[in-house]
Amino acid sequence: MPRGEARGDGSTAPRGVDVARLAGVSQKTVSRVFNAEQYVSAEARRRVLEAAEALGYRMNNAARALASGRTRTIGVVTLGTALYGPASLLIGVERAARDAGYALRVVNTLEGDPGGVAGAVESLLEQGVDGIVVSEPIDEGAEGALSLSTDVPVLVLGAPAAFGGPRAVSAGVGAEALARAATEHLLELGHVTVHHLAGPQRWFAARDRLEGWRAALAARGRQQPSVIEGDWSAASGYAAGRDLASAGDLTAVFAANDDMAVGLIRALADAGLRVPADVSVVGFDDIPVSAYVTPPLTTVRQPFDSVAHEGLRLLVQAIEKPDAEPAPANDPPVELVVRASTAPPPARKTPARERHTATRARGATHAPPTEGEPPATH
Amino acid sequence: MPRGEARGDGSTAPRGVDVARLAGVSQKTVSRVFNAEQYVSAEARRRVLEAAEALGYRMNNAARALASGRTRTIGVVTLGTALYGPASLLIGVERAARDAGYALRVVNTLEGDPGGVAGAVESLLEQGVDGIVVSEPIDEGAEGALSLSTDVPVLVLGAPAAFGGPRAVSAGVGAEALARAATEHLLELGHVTVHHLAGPQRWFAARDRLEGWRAALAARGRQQPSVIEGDWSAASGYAAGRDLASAGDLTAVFAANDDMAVGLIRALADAGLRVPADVSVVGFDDIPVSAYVTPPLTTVRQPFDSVAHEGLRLLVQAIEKPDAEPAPANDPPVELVVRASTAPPPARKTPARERHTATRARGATHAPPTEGEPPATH
DNA sequence: TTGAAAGCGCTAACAA
DNA sequence: TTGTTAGCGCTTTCAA
Repeated sequence: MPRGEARGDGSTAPRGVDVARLAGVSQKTVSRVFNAEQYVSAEARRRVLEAAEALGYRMNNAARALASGRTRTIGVVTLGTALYGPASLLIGVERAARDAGYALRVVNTLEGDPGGVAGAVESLLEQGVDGIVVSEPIDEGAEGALSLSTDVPVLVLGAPAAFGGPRAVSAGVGAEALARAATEHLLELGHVTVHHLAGPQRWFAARDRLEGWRAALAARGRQQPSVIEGDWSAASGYAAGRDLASAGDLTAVFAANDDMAVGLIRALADAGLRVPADVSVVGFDDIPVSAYVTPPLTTVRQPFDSVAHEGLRLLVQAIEKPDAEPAPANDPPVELVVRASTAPPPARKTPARERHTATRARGATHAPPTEGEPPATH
Repeated sequence: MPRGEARGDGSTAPRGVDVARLAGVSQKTVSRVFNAEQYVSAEARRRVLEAAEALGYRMNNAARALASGRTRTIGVVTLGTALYGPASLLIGVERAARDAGYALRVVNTLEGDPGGVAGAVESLLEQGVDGIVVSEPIDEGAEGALSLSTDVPVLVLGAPAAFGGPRAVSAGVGAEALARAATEHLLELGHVTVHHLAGPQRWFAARDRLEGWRAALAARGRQQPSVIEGDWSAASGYAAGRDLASAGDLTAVFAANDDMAVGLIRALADAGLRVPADVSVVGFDDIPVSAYVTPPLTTVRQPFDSVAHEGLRLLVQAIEKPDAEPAPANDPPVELVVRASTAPPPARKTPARERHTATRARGATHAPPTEGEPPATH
């Protein structure tokens, strides 16, 4: 296709030389101006910018990429799901990439797609990217590991760096610490132990939360009830709640995400158990509605934004200064949001009714209650 | 930077000529094979593919784009928010683009960013895209309209095509029809009128829902209560619920999204009003938890996937066959999900208590109750 | 069915 | 501080 035909108006998109001619300089000087290189006189710069403006010049990125070998683009592999976590992380990555001067290419993997991540990475490599972000990957077994030669730096978000190949870097939301904080909150309220409604264990994110829960119980020498595994959905939380309701010793549950927590709470209510009077529940994510469900959900908030920025800093460093020592990642903040779904356990053998007005335990924990929320009724 | 240095192993990425040499053909034949052009002998094709495999050849997209003037990439402008609607639409667009053989570049606009959409479009144009999708834009007034010469076809999702410039095409989720169905559902249950908790009116999506609500009331000659405007958040729904609770004649509310509906229901409960015994509430979106909140939320489901595919079909046609008449868009399906937050209005002046066990009205509407959900208690 | 030659619009390396 | 000269790895055009 001849130059500029895509414009559809028969004319031709202006090129660097067109600007140069109008400005009375060489094409290279135009290039210098648009790359903000030094050694351009103020006068030349002014004339170039003026000419470019007059012509409506826009640099051709394909030509730039071909000549320079760099695309100034980062590719993202993410899961094709509207789940709050992955969606929020993608937004953080976009912003961080733009702040760092990179554009974004996005490829979704479909869960259950065999070799999905590897295929997605391959397609990004073909499209041309300077670096790749693998966001919240799922462990697909041996094939999942990116043993393929990646050619470009890889950042793994929410999974071990090893997942991204030998030279990958990684950053995480600190899910284990968050899960530990959530569990400790329940223990501090006086619960003897805490049950765990886990996410699907093929997800690294789910495993980290399980580990944090384990660690919190182990640190206090508490017994670890058997784990129920859900699939992140409220429906699976509901099913789990049905099972748990029949466990006689149930007083506290840590759910691996808020959706499951909501389903769980509903199942408990349907079984005649009150939250938090009979059973306390902590979620994970702080989804937008969590402050307004019944009861308002105590949960843990993931630092998506800081993790995305931190991760991209590492990735960009790996791209631009491959030989520099990768700066160690900082531990992300732990933010527990205490609302009304947690309370001290009911007194032993006391009929539930008598504890209906039990005082909420507040303020004993890591973060103040969120502002602007409704009064915690019930 | 010399060829292949990005590999870091000192070697050079193989090019088409390298493959050609090994296969004993010309570089042009390699190009033909990888573009699936005709007029390549089976024998030549086999040898080329073999050589490419042996060398680990991957075509250079920048070179292809430079030579052909086409990038095989579509740019998406979307809102940097994890709101369920926009996030779901983005996923649909990614899948549809890939199905059509296009890669995706993504740029987020930040709400309140002046000229955000225009700036995002400009940046996509610089990056090089064959077409642009503007997803769920916000009306930013005169500056918002993409009067700029876009050079490439534009698809506007969820707003009038005019928003995208003179030659833009558009597709929508049929929000007006969905809102009308939601409102009609309430009227059919016997409510005299329906209040509306609207989304921010700078969003086209919010306006469409308002219009649908208006149309449903107007069609039956019902009075239109004054509209309350929220900001999509559950907090704003809660605030609206507080106000509405004091309106004496309140029996039904249509909320412009599920988050607000959840906040609204909570405020009503805090004010001593029961849902659905005293007040019925319909939401919009069918977010993942909506079947498990208390009470399970009657809502409306947006056909993100079919709209994304339909829209991309139009966009790709505009890219590849600019002269063809754009096929008219089909009306997307209307899917009302009836759960337990809607019921007939309470009998006049009857104390609420007496209606506590009112039978749910089911099956009178447009879609069967969703499968796999919990029994509708309360 | 295949190949040779001429760019695509830019950057890199070097010279002035 | 500026310009010149070669490519970058493909597609296009035309000839064989």
